[in-house]
Amino acid sequence: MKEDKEQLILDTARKHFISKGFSGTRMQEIANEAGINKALLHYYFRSKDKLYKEVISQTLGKFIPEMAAALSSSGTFFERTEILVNTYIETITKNPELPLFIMSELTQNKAGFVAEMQKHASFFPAIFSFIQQMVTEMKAGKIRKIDPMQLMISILGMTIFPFMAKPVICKVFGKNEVQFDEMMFERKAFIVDFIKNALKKN
Amino acid sequence: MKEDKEQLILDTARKHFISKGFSGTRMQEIANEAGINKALLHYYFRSKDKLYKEVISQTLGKFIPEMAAALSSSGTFFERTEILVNTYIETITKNPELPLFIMSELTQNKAGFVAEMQKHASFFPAIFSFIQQMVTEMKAGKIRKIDPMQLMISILGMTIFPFMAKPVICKVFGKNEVQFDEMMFERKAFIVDFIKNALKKN
DNA sequence: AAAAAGTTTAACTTTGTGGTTAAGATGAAA
DNA sequence: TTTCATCTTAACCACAAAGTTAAACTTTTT
Repeated sequence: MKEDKEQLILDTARKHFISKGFSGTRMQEIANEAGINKALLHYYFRSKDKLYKEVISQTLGKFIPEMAAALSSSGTFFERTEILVNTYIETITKNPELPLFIMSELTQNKAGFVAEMQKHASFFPAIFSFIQQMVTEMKAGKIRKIDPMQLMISILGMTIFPFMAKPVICKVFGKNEVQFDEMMFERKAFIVDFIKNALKKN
Repeated sequence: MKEDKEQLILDTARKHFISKGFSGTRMQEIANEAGINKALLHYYFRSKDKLYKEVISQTLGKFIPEMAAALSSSGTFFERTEILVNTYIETITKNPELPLFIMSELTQNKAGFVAEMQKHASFFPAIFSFIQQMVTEMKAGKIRKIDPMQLMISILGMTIFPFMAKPVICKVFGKNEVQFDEMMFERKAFIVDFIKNALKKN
Protein backbone atom coordinates (compact mmCIF):
# COMPACT_ATOMS: atom_id res chain seq x y z
CA MET A 1 0.00 0.00 0.00
CA LYS A 2 2.64 2.49 1.05
CA GLU A 3 4.97 1.44 -1.74
CA ASP A 4 2.06 1.51 -4.16
CA LYS A 5 1.24 5.10 -3.36
CA GLU A 6 4.87 6.09 -3.32
CA GLN A 7 5.38 4.60 -6.77
CA LEU A 8 2.15 6.17 -8.03
CA ILE A 9 3.48 9.56 -6.97
CA LEU A 10 6.86 8.90 -8.58
CA ASP A 11 5.24 7.79 -11.83
CA THR A 12 2.98 10.80 -11.95
CA ALA A 13 5.85 13.12 -11.08
CA ARG A 14 8.05 11.58 -13.75
CA LYS A 15 5.43 12.20 -16.40
CA HIS A 16 5.26 15.86 -15.45
CA PHE A 17 8.97 16.49 -14.94
CA ILE A 18 9.88 14.81 -18.21
CA SER A 19 7.28 16.54 -20.31
CA LYS A 20 7.35 19.98 -18.71
CA GLY A 21 10.69 20.23 -16.95
CA PHE A 22 11.38 21.02 -13.31
CA SER A 23 10.22 24.62 -13.16
CA GLY A 24 7.27 23.96 -15.45
CA THR A 25 5.93 21.30 -13.09
CA ARG A 26 3.47 22.15 -10.28
CA MET A 27 3.37 20.11 -7.08
CA GLN A 28 -0.39 20.68 -7.00
CA GLU A 29 -0.77 19.18 -10.47
CA ILE A 30 1.14 16.08 -9.47
CA ALA A 31 -1.03 15.74 -6.38
CA ASN A 32 -4.25 16.19 -8.35
CA GLU A 33 -3.29 13.69 -11.01
CA ALA A 34 -2.14 11.13 -8.44
CA GLY A 35 -5.47 11.57 -6.64
CA ILE A 36 -3.90 12.82 -3.44
CA ASN A 37 -3.22 16.22 -1.91
CA LYS A 38 -0.18 18.38 -1.65
CA ALA A 39 0.48 17.62 2.02
CA LEU A 40 0.88 13.94 1.27
CA LEU A 41 3.33 14.73 -1.45
CA HIS A 42 5.50 16.46 1.13
CA TYR A 43 4.88 13.67 3.61
CA TYR A 44 6.47 11.19 1.21
CA PHE A 45 9.07 13.41 -0.42
CA ARG A 46 10.05 16.37 1.72
CA SER A 47 10.39 18.83 -1.14
CA LYS A 48 9.98 19.30 -4.87
CA ASP A 49 13.73 19.07 -5.17
CA LYS A 50 13.95 15.71 -3.39
CA LEU A 51 11.03 14.36 -5.41
CA TYR A 52 12.78 15.40 -8.61
CA LYS A 53 16.02 13.75 -7.56
CA GLU A 54 14.19 10.54 -6.71
CA VAL A 55 12.47 10.55 -10.11
CA ILE A 56 15.76 11.12 -11.91
CA SER A 57 17.51 8.45 -9.90
CA GLN A 58 14.84 5.86 -10.69
CA THR A 59 14.55 6.81 -14.34
CA LEU A 60 18.25 6.89 -15.14
CA GLY A 61 18.85 3.85 -12.95
CA LYS A 62 16.63 1.84 -15.24
CA PHE A 63 17.34 3.48 -18.60
CA ILE A 64 21.10 3.91 -18.72
CA PRO A 65 22.03 0.32 -17.77
CA GLU A 66 19.75 -0.89 -20.57
CA MET A 67 21.53 1.41 -22.99
CA ALA A 68 24.94 0.30 -21.72
CA ALA A 69 24.01 -3.39 -21.97
CA ALA A 70 22.95 -2.95 -25.58
CA LEU A 71 26.42 -1.63 -26.33
CA SER A 72 28.13 -4.56 -24.64
CA SER A 73 26.86 -7.57 -26.59
CA SER A 74 29.15 -10.06 -28.29
CA GLY A 75 29.50 -11.08 -31.93
CA THR A 76 30.73 -9.37 -35.06
CA PHE A 77 30.49 -5.61 -35.49
CA PHE A 78 27.40 -5.94 -37.67
CA GLU A 79 25.78 -8.34 -35.22
CA ARG A 80 26.47 -5.98 -32.34
CA THR A 81 25.19 -3.03 -34.39
CA GLU A 82 21.96 -4.89 -35.04
CA ILE A 83 21.47 -5.61 -31.32
CA LEU A 84 22.32 -2.01 -30.46
CA VAL A 85 19.90 -0.48 -32.94
CA ASN A 86 17.09 -2.93 -32.14
CA THR A 87 17.43 -2.53 -28.39
CA TYR A 88 17.66 1.24 -28.54
CA ILE A 89 14.61 1.62 -30.73
CA GLU A 90 12.58 -0.88 -28.71
CA THR A 91 13.58 0.67 -25.38
CA ILE A 92 13.14 4.28 -26.41
CA THR A 93 9.81 3.53 -28.10
CA LYS A 94 8.53 2.81 -24.58
CA ASN A 95 9.86 6.19 -23.35
CA PRO A 96 10.09 8.36 -26.44
CA GLU A 97 10.49 11.66 -24.55
CA LEU A 98 13.45 10.44 -22.55
CA PRO A 99 16.36 11.28 -24.90
CA LEU A 100 15.17 14.86 -25.38
CA PHE A 101 14.66 15.25 -21.65
CA ILE A 102 18.08 13.83 -20.77
CA MET A 103 19.89 16.02 -23.30
CA SER A 104 17.98 19.11 -22.18
CA GLU A 105 18.83 18.56 -18.53
CA LEU A 106 22.48 17.88 -19.39
CA THR A 107 22.69 21.00 -21.54
CA GLN A 108 21.15 23.08 -18.78
CA ASN A 109 23.73 21.44 -16.52
CA LYS A 110 21.15 20.73 -13.83
CA ALA A 111 23.19 20.01 -10.72
CA GLY A 112 21.23 17.04 -9.35
CA PHE A 113 20.86 15.55 -12.79
CA VAL A 114 24.52 15.61 -13.72
CA ALA A 115 25.39 14.08 -10.34
CA GLU A 116 22.97 11.23 -10.91
CA MET A 117 24.30 10.76 -14.42
CA GLN A 118 27.80 10.27 -13.09
CA LYS A 119 26.64 7.35 -10.96
CA HIS A 120 26.10 5.48 -14.22
CA ALA A 121 29.55 5.94 -15.66
CA SER A 122 29.42 2.27 -16.77
CA PHE A 123 28.00 3.73 -19.95
CA PHE A 124 31.39 5.08 -21.03
CA PRO A 125 33.40 1.83 -21.13
CA ALA A 126 30.43 0.23 -22.90
CA ILE A 127 30.76 2.74 -25.73
CA PHE A 128 34.46 2.11 -26.05
CA SER A 129 34.04 -1.64 -26.13
CA PHE A 130 31.80 -1.09 -29.15
CA ILE A 131 34.21 1.31 -30.79
CA GLN A 132 37.06 -1.13 -30.14
CA GLN A 133 35.25 -3.71 -32.22
CA MET A 134 34.94 -1.25 -35.11
CA VAL A 135 38.67 -0.61 -35.01
CA THR A 136 39.49 -4.30 -34.89
CA GLU A 137 37.35 -5.13 -37.92
CA MET A 138 38.68 -2.16 -39.85
CA LYS A 139 42.23 -3.33 -39.23
CA ALA A 140 41.23 -6.87 -40.21
CA GLY A 141 39.86 -5.46 -43.46
CA LYS A 142 36.33 -6.64 -42.74
CA ILE A 143 34.85 -3.16 -43.05
CA ARG A 144 35.90 0.06 -44.70
CA LYS A 145 38.29 2.26 -42.72
CA ILE A 146 36.57 5.40 -41.45
CA ASP A 147 36.72 7.53 -38.30
CA PRO A 148 35.25 5.30 -35.55
CA MET A 149 34.00 8.24 -33.49
CA GLN A 150 32.15 9.69 -36.48
CA LEU A 151 30.67 6.25 -37.19
CA MET A 152 29.56 5.86 -33.57
CA ILE A 153 27.87 9.26 -33.61
CA SER A 154 26.20 8.38 -36.93
CA ILE A 155 24.73 5.14 -35.60
CA LEU A 156 23.38 6.86 -32.49
CA GLY A 157 22.14 9.80 -34.52
CA MET A 158 20.20 7.68 -36.98
CA THR A 159 18.73 5.69 -34.11
CA ILE A 160 17.95 8.32 -31.48
CA PHE A 161 17.36 11.50 -33.48
CA PRO A 162 13.94 10.49 -34.82
CA PHE A 163 12.59 10.30 -31.26
CA MET A 164 13.90 13.74 -30.46
CA ALA A 165 12.43 15.19 -33.64
CA LYS A 166 9.20 13.23 -33.31
CA PRO A 167 6.77 16.19 -33.48
CA VAL A 168 8.43 17.56 -36.61
CA ILE A 169 8.58 14.16 -38.27
CA CYS A 170 4.94 13.42 -37.47
CA LYS A 171 3.91 16.80 -38.81
CA VAL A 172 5.99 16.67 -42.00
CA PHE A 173 5.08 13.11 -42.92
CA GLY A 174 1.51 13.24 -41.58
CA LYS A 175 1.91 10.46 -39.03
CA ASN A 176 0.07 9.75 -35.81
CA GLU A 177 1.57 8.02 -32.75
CA VAL A 178 0.90 4.51 -34.03
CA GLN A 179 2.23 5.23 -37.50
CA PHE A 180 5.33 6.77 -35.99
CA ASP A 181 5.98 3.62 -33.97
CA GLU A 182 5.47 1.51 -37.11
CA MET A 183 7.95 3.67 -38.96
CA MET A 184 10.49 3.24 -36.16
CA PHE A 185 9.88 -0.51 -36.18
CA GLU A 186 10.76 -0.64 -39.88
CA ARG A 187 13.65 1.69 -39.25
CA LYS A 188 15.53 -0.99 -37.28
CA ALA A 189 16.20 -3.00 -40.41
CA PHE A 190 16.74 0.13 -42.48
CA ILE A 191 19.55 1.44 -40.29
CA VAL A 192 21.39 -1.87 -40.12
CA ASP A 193 21.15 -2.23 -43.88
CA PHE A 194 22.21 1.37 -44.46
CA ILE A 195 25.29 0.99 -42.28
CA LYS A 196 26.27 -2.32 -43.87
CA ASN A 197 26.22 -0.72 -47.29
CA ALA A 198 28.07 2.36 -46.13
CA LEU A 199 30.87 0.21 -44.68
CA LYS A 200 31.18 -2.17 -47.62
CA LYS A 201 34.68 -2.18 -49.04
CA ASN A 202 35.07 -0.77 -52.54
CA MET B 1 20.18 53.97 -28.98
CA LYS B 2 16.63 52.77 -28.45
CA GLU B 3 16.99 49.98 -30.96
CA ASP B 4 20.32 49.10 -29.40
CA LYS B 5 18.78 48.63 -25.98
CA GLU B 6 15.80 46.81 -27.40
CA GLN B 7 18.05 44.38 -29.23
CA LEU B 8 20.27 44.02 -26.18
CA ILE B 9 17.24 42.96 -24.18
CA LEU B 10 16.12 40.55 -26.89
CA ASP B 11 19.57 39.00 -27.14
CA THR B 12 19.84 38.58 -23.40
CA ALA B 13 16.34 37.19 -23.20
CA ARG B 14 17.02 34.74 -26.02
CA LYS B 15 20.06 33.40 -24.22
CA HIS B 16 17.99 32.74 -21.11
CA PHE B 17 14.86 31.39 -22.79
CA ILE B 18 16.85 29.05 -25.01
CA SER B 19 19.08 27.69 -22.28
CA LYS B 20 16.55 27.53 -19.44
CA GLY B 21 13.14 27.51 -21.05
CA PHE B 22 10.25 29.88 -20.46
CA SER B 23 9.34 28.98 -16.90
CA GLY B 24 12.98 28.59 -15.90
CA THR B 25 13.73 32.17 -16.94
CA ARG B 26 13.40 35.11 -14.51
CA MET B 27 12.60 38.61 -15.75
CA GLN B 28 14.86 39.96 -13.02
CA GLU B 29 17.78 37.89 -14.33
CA ILE B 30 17.31 39.21 -17.84
CA ALA B 31 17.21 42.76 -16.49
CA ASN B 32 20.35 42.26 -14.40
CA GLU B 33 22.31 40.70 -17.22
CA ALA B 34 21.25 43.37 -19.70
CA GLY B 35 22.32 46.01 -17.17
CA ILE B 36 18.88 47.54 -16.86
CA ASN B 37 16.00 47.27 -14.42
CA LYS B 38 12.79 45.31 -14.45
CA ALA B 39 10.64 48.40 -15.05
CA LEU B 40 12.42 49.08 -18.32
CA LEU B 41 11.92 45.51 -19.41
CA HIS B 42 8.19 46.01 -19.06
CA TYR B 43 8.48 49.44 -20.64
CA TYR B 44 9.79 47.81 -23.84
CA PHE B 45 7.95 44.50 -23.79
CA ARG B 46 4.73 44.65 -21.80
CA SER B 47 5.00 41.14 -20.41
CA LYS B 48 7.20 38.06 -20.16
CA ASP B 49 4.89 36.38 -22.61
CA LYS B 50 5.23 39.14 -25.22
CA LEU B 51 9.00 39.20 -24.77
CA TYR B 52 9.12 35.45 -25.28
CA LYS B 53 7.01 35.66 -28.42
CA GLU B 54 9.23 38.39 -29.81
CA VAL B 55 12.35 36.32 -29.13
CA ILE B 56 10.82 33.27 -30.77
CA SER B 57 9.63 35.27 -33.76
CA GLN B 58 13.05 36.79 -34.33
CA THR B 59 14.92 33.52 -33.80
CA LEU B 60 12.75 31.29 -35.97
CA GLY B 61 12.36 34.06 -38.54
CA LYS B 62 16.09 33.92 -39.14
CA PHE B 63 16.80 30.24 -38.58
CA ILE B 64 14.04 28.38 -40.40
CA PRO B 65 14.35 30.20 -43.74
CA GLU B 66 18.06 29.36 -43.73
CA MET B 67 17.21 25.70 -43.11
CA ALA B 68 14.56 25.76 -45.84
CA ALA B 69 16.92 27.40 -48.33
CA ALA B 70 19.54 24.74 -47.74
CA LEU B 71 16.96 22.14 -48.73
CA SER B 72 16.04 23.96 -51.91
CA SER B 73 19.31 24.12 -53.82
CA SER B 74 19.69 22.77 -57.32
CA GLY B 75 21.94 20.07 -58.77
CA THR B 76 22.16 16.32 -58.40
CA PHE B 77 21.01 14.56 -55.25
CA PHE B 78 24.58 14.23 -53.97
CA GLU B 79 25.31 17.87 -54.73
CA ARG B 80 22.21 18.96 -52.91
CA THR B 81 23.03 16.67 -49.99
CA GLU B 82 26.44 18.25 -49.71
CA ILE B 83 24.99 21.75 -49.65
CA LEU B 84 22.37 20.67 -47.13
CA VAL B 85 24.85 19.06 -44.74
CA ASN B 86 27.39 21.87 -45.04
CA THR B 87 24.85 24.61 -44.52
CA TYR B 88 23.16 22.89 -41.60
CA ILE B 89 26.42 22.23 -39.77
CA GLU B 90 27.73 25.74 -40.43
CA THR B 91 24.47 27.40 -39.40
CA ILE B 92 23.84 25.29 -36.31
CA THR B 93 27.47 25.64 -35.17
CA LYS B 94 26.64 29.32 -34.66
CA ASN B 95 23.58 28.41 -32.57
CA PRO B 96 24.25 24.92 -31.24
CA GLU B 97 21.50 24.96 -28.61
CA LEU B 98 18.79 25.83 -31.08
CA PRO B 99 17.75 22.36 -32.32
CA LEU B 100 17.34 21.03 -28.78
CA PHE B 101 15.38 24.12 -27.81
CA ILE B 102 13.09 23.94 -30.83
CA MET B 103 12.35 20.26 -30.34
CA SER B 104 11.72 20.74 -26.63
CA GLU B 105 9.27 23.55 -27.20
CA LEU B 106 7.51 21.60 -29.94
CA THR B 107 7.27 18.49 -27.75
CA GLN B 108 5.84 20.54 -24.91
CA ASN B 109 3.45 21.95 -27.49
CA LYS B 110 4.03 25.53 -26.34
CA ALA B 111 1.15 27.50 -27.77
CA GLY B 112 3.02 30.64 -28.87
CA PHE B 113 5.88 28.60 -30.23
CA VAL B 114 3.80 26.31 -32.39
CA ALA B 115 1.91 29.30 -33.76
CA GLU B 116 5.16 31.01 -34.74
CA MET B 117 6.42 27.77 -36.26
CA GLN B 118 3.42 27.59 -38.53
CA LYS B 119 4.27 30.98 -39.99
CA HIS B 120 7.29 29.31 -41.55
CA ALA B 121 5.48 26.50 -43.29
CA SER B 122 7.75 27.10 -46.30
CA PHE B 123 9.95 24.52 -44.63
CA PHE B 124 7.61 21.67 -45.59
CA PRO B 125 7.63 22.04 -49.40
CA ALA B 126 11.40 22.48 -49.18
CA ILE B 127 11.72 19.04 -47.60
CA PHE B 128 9.57 17.48 -50.27
CA SER B 129 11.50 19.09 -53.08
CA PHE B 130 14.57 17.37 -51.68
CA ILE B 131 12.78 14.04 -51.28
CA GLN B 132 11.45 14.35 -54.81
CA GLN B 133 14.98 14.45 -56.10
CA MET B 134 15.82 11.25 -54.22
CA VAL B 135 12.87 9.50 -55.80
CA THR B 136 13.78 10.73 -59.26
CA GLU B 137 17.36 9.50 -59.04
CA MET B 138 16.28 6.16 -57.58
CA LYS B 139 13.92 5.66 -60.50
CA ALA B 140 16.66 6.69 -62.91
CA GLY B 141 18.92 4.05 -61.32
CA LYS B 142 21.47 6.61 -60.20
CA ILE B 143 21.25 5.58 -56.54
CA ARG B 144 20.08 2.49 -54.69
CA LYS B 145 16.35 2.23 -54.06
CA ILE B 146 15.51 2.74 -50.40
CA ASP B 147 12.71 4.38 -48.41
CA PRO B 148 13.13 8.14 -49.11
CA MET B 149 11.57 9.15 -45.80
CA GLN B 150 13.97 6.94 -43.87
CA LEU B 151 16.86 8.35 -45.87
CA MET B 152 15.74 11.91 -45.20
CA ILE B 153 15.53 11.23 -41.47
CA SER B 154 18.96 9.60 -41.57
CA ILE B 155 20.60 12.59 -43.22
CA LEU B 156 19.04 14.99 -40.74
CA GLY B 157 19.83 12.69 -37.83
CA MET B 158 23.50 12.36 -38.70
CA THR B 159 23.73 16.12 -39.19
CA ILE B 160 21.66 17.51 -36.33
CA PHE B 161 21.87 14.87 -33.60
CA PRO B 162 25.48 15.63 -32.60
CA PHE B 163 24.47 19.16 -31.62
CA MET B 164 21.63 17.89 -29.49
CA ALA B 165 23.87 15.33 -27.81
CA LYS B 166 26.77 17.76 -27.51
CA PRO B 167 27.34 17.47 -23.73
CA VAL B 168 27.39 13.68 -23.89
CA ILE B 169 29.67 13.61 -26.92
CA CYS B 170 32.08 16.10 -25.35
CA LYS B 171 32.15 14.09 -22.13
CA VAL B 172 32.56 10.68 -23.78
CA PHE B 173 35.23 11.74 -26.25
CA GLY B 174 36.90 14.28 -23.95
CA LYS B 175 36.31 17.30 -26.17
CA ASN B 176 36.08 20.99 -25.35
CA GLU B 177 34.01 23.53 -27.30
CA VAL B 178 36.69 24.18 -29.90
CA GLN B 179 37.45 20.51 -30.44
CA PHE B 180 33.75 19.81 -30.81
CA ASP B 181 33.48 22.43 -33.54
CA GLU B 182 36.50 20.95 -35.29
CA MET B 183 34.93 17.52 -35.14
CA MET B 184 31.73 18.92 -36.66
CA PHE B 185 33.74 20.65 -39.36
CA GLU B 186 35.29 17.33 -40.36
CA ARG B 187 31.93 15.69 -40.06
CA LYS B 188 30.60 17.57 -43.09
CA ALA B 189 32.77 15.54 -45.45
CA PHE B 190 32.27 12.39 -43.43
CA ILE B 191 28.48 12.45 -43.75
CA VAL B 192 28.48 13.13 -47.48
CA ASP B 193 30.96 10.32 -48.02
CA PHE B 194 29.02 7.96 -45.77
CA ILE B 195 25.78 8.59 -47.61
CA LYS B 196 27.37 8.23 -51.03
CA ASN B 197 28.71 4.81 -50.06
CA ALA B 198 25.43 3.73 -48.50
CA LEU B 199 23.57 4.58 -51.69
CA LYS B 200 26.03 3.02 -54.12
CA LYS B 201 24.38 0.39 -56.27
CA ASN B 202 25.54 -3.18 -55.74
C1' DA C 1 -9.63 -1.84 24.38
C1' DA C 2 -5.87 1.36 24.49
C1' DA C 3 -1.77 3.06 22.65
C1' DA C 4 1.13 3.88 18.91
C1' DA C 5 2.25 4.46 14.31
C1' DG C 6 0.96 5.53 9.90
C1' DT C 7 -2.05 8.16 6.69
C1' DT C 8 -5.09 11.88 5.09
C1' DT C 9 -7.21 16.39 4.96
C1' DA C 10 -8.12 21.45 5.04
C1' DA C 11 -6.43 25.62 6.20
C1' DC C 12 -2.63 28.34 6.84
C1' DT C 13 2.08 30.80 6.18
C1' DT C 14 5.86 32.13 3.44
C1' DT C 15 8.27 33.10 -0.50
C1' DG C 16 9.15 34.05 -5.21
C1' DT C 17 7.93 36.35 -9.24
C1' DG C 18 5.41 38.91 -12.66
C1' DG C 19 3.81 43.19 -13.08
C1' DT C 20 2.60 48.26 -11.61
C1' DT C 21 3.11 52.85 -10.01
C1' DA C 22 4.83 57.31 -8.98
C1' DA C 23 8.33 60.51 -8.84
C1' DG C 24 11.96 62.10 -10.84
C1' DA C 25 16.57 62.16 -13.71
C1' DT C 26 18.68 62.39 -18.32
C1' DG C 27 19.32 63.70 -22.88
C1' DA C 28 17.83 65.13 -27.47
C1' DA C 29 15.21 68.24 -30.20
C1' DA C 30 11.95 72.21 -31.17
C1' DT D 1 13.95 77.10 -22.22
C1' DT D 2 10.39 73.96 -22.90
C1' DT D 3 9.02 69.56 -24.30
C1' DC D 4 9.13 64.94 -25.03
C1' DA D 5 10.61 60.26 -25.04
C1' DT D 6 13.75 57.47 -22.63
C1' DC D 7 15.42 55.63 -18.48
C1' DT D 8 16.09 54.89 -13.30
C1' DT D 9 14.82 54.02 -8.56
C1' DA D 10 12.28 52.11 -5.13
C1' DA D 11 8.40 50.83 -3.22
C1' DC D 12 4.45 48.36 -3.90
C1' DC D 13 0.56 44.86 -5.32
C1' DA D 14 -1.40 40.45 -6.57
C1' DC D 15 -1.13 36.00 -7.15
C1' DA D 16 0.59 31.52 -7.55
C1' DA D 17 3.31 28.01 -5.78
C1' DA D 18 6.14 25.77 -2.23
C1' DG D 19 5.99 24.26 2.09
C1' DT D 20 3.86 23.82 7.16
C1' DT D 21 0.72 22.70 10.74
C1' DA D 22 -2.68 20.76 13.53
C1' DA D 23 -6.20 17.87 13.85
C1' DA D 24 -8.55 13.79 12.62
C1' DC D 25 -9.04 9.30 10.67
C1' DT D 26 -7.22 4.42 9.90
C1' DT D 27 -4.46 0.56 10.75
C1' DT D 28 -1.31 -2.05 13.47
C1' DT D 29 0.58 -3.38 17.75
C1' DT D 30 0.33 -4.26 22.61
